Amino acid sequence: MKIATYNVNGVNGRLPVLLRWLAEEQPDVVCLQELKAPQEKFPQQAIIDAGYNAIWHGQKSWNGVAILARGMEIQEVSRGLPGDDEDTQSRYIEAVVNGILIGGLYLPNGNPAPGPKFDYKLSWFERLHKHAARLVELDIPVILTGDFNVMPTEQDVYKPERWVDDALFRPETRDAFHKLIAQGWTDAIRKLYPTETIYTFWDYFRNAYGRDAGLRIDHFLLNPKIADRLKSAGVDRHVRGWEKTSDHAPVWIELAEK
DNA sequence: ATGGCCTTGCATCAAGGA
Repeated sequence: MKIATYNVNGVNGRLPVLLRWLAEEQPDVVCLQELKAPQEKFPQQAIIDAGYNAIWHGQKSWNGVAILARGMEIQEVSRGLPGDDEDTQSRYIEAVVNGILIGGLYLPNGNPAPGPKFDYKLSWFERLHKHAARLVELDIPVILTGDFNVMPTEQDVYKPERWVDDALFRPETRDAFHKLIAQGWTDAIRKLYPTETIYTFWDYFRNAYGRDAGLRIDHFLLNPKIADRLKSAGVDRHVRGWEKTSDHAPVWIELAEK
């Protein structure tokens, strides 16, 4: 079973790229982030025609998350991260697919830092900690995946010294990520590739992809009930080289059947 | 150190992104 996460940076503008990638790689489950489309503008028919069921949490202009599943039922559990009724940003969706509880998330960017946007990022992280603490202990397989907007270590940044004051790499942000992992989650990519340089995002600026000036900010966290089923993982980085592509590449893991 | 680019939207620039 192959599960992927992909920050598409606009699901409608990116539809040809998304459909081509789905057809070529045929992931079983896909978590999408940055739909940048209101609920009624999600390209549902095109996704169905591609062979996928879908649930999504849209929002005009910004954010937006979805879960796709190929030929499998998606049982939605919740949308929106608990803990703040005032938070109207569409950044979390949770569902059960094939016996696995999947939380798809788009963590706030947080720049500029310090400031209110960074405060929002850290408070969102705190809410995620509370929710994830329950999920990690569940007696069923749980996967938290998406765009975390965090480079966990210096290994995950092409030029770490340039990013120390950035909201994606500040000590508070890295601490928050490591506290999350310490609950008992496995960072799937790092588990399989402990020393390799692996990026999932390349800026549109300065030929970042051509120079491989990337960041690793899209992650898969596995709870103990599923960590042993991790077979392989990777980044479809060639997709980042396509025309009209997202600044993120799709990331995936493959799980053994029970 | 700076700027570079791309997306969406009551648009022809602004805001957000990372």
